[in-house]
Amino acid sequence: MEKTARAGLERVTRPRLYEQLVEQILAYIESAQLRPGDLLPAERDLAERLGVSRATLAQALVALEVLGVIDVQHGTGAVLARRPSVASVIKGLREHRSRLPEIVEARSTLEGKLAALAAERRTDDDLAAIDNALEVMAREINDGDRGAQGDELFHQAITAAAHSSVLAQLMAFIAEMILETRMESLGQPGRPEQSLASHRKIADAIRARDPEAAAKAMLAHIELVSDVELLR
Amino acid sequence: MEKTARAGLERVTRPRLYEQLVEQILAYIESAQLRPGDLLPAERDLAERLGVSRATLAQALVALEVLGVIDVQHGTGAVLARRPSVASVIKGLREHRSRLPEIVEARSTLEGKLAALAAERRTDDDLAAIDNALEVMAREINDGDRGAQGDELFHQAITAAAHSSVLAQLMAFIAEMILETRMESLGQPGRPEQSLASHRKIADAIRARDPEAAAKAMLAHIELVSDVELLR
DNA sequence: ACTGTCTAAGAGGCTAGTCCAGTGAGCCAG
DNA sequence: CTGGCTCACTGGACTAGCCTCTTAGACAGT
Repeated sequence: MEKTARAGLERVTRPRLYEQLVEQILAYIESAQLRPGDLLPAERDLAERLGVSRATLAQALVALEVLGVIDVQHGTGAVLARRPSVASVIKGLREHRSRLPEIVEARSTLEGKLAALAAERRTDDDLAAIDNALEVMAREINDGDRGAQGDELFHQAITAAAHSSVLAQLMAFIAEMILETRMESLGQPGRPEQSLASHRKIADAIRARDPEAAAKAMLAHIELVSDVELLR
Repeated sequence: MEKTARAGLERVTRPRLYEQLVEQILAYIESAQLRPGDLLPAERDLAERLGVSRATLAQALVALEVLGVIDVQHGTGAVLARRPSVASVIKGLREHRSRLPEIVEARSTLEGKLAALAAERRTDDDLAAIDNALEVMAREINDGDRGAQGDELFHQAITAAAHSSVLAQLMAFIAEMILETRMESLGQPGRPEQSLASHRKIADAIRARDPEAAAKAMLAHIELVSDVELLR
């Protein structure tokens, strides 16, 4: 989960102390071989060791709590959640982000299913939103633009049409990583037009309420959009 | 994402001010019709309006940042992330958690893919971990237990064997929701044995490096484990 | 008119100190 | 042995203050 500017210039990343603390605590957990149920050092203690104030440490602990790594209990301390696996996973992700193949893998898994569900469950309103996204993208391309906004709109419309909030949440989770690849893909010459054409295929399958065709079209689309990235 | 005791007695939920603040701010964003890129009120201002200190509000903002709802910029303020959809999704999830069908849907999507990948990519070590999980579960059942620990181990082993950190992270994301269903499912008479048998089928397919069979066996397994829940 | 520099207001970042509120171990009286 | 008390320890929250960063506007210099 990064929070940087999307397009063009990135705002220089301003360091946030609590983020560093999260990393350090994660590293500490690993190095100290702490297991689920174990307690972290007391706040006052930890704050002093890390050289920060309690208030700042508290922010880091909130972050870790939201991430599901720990469970802070009043009067007892911060206990490691039973699934410390996330800790290592998160850590791994931070290090080699941009694991394009894995992102594509996750994306095609989710979006293939979403497309199939959308074909089954879409309402007329959903379909209208999808068609609208197609129009926006067509207009953008006509204006010499890359059609990134229409592209994003389209995928959001599909996600909404699937009517599955859990899957939608998972998509939101990897949406940022996808965005980064999207910009590059649409930068390829001729790519926006191809992308739009495959969007149309997906939309048609959803319009016809054909789940298999929709999933297949979506997978083909993602493959198309992703292959250039793999050159890197 | 709740953080309560799993089995038996729940520790009385201790209120955390920052959690309430997150809810309130989410509600505020919705009611004020804020759009991506808009700024939240200044910290000092917001803190006063909500009747809390800046330090506490800062914790809530960290939580919202980790959740991907806002992006706090030094000197500027807290700007809404471009994908405020997550805000509503998260809110929706909190309200009607226990949307079992949707959880099952997401789970089968992810685990089906994970099983197929595991069949392709598993190392001998991965296989050993899977077999070990089977043994643990068999032993638990033999001792009259429900085999919940072995069950969890098994699914973790499969996830690890797929060697896809992004998908693994997504699984971790919905792991808690799954846990709640798992306990109930294994409580059904005769269910642990059935579950173990279908685990063996999955393991065999992965051993044989047969992705399709693995995915199919996993989907069948999840269906088996989930159908009783739907009675509710 | 344009352009670069300076400045001040206002934003968040972080700290230190203080007090409040649960938790749990140990002691002691019944 | 049990129940209740106490106390040390843990997190929860607030306050006051100072730092850094951002931005807009004034004010030059070109």
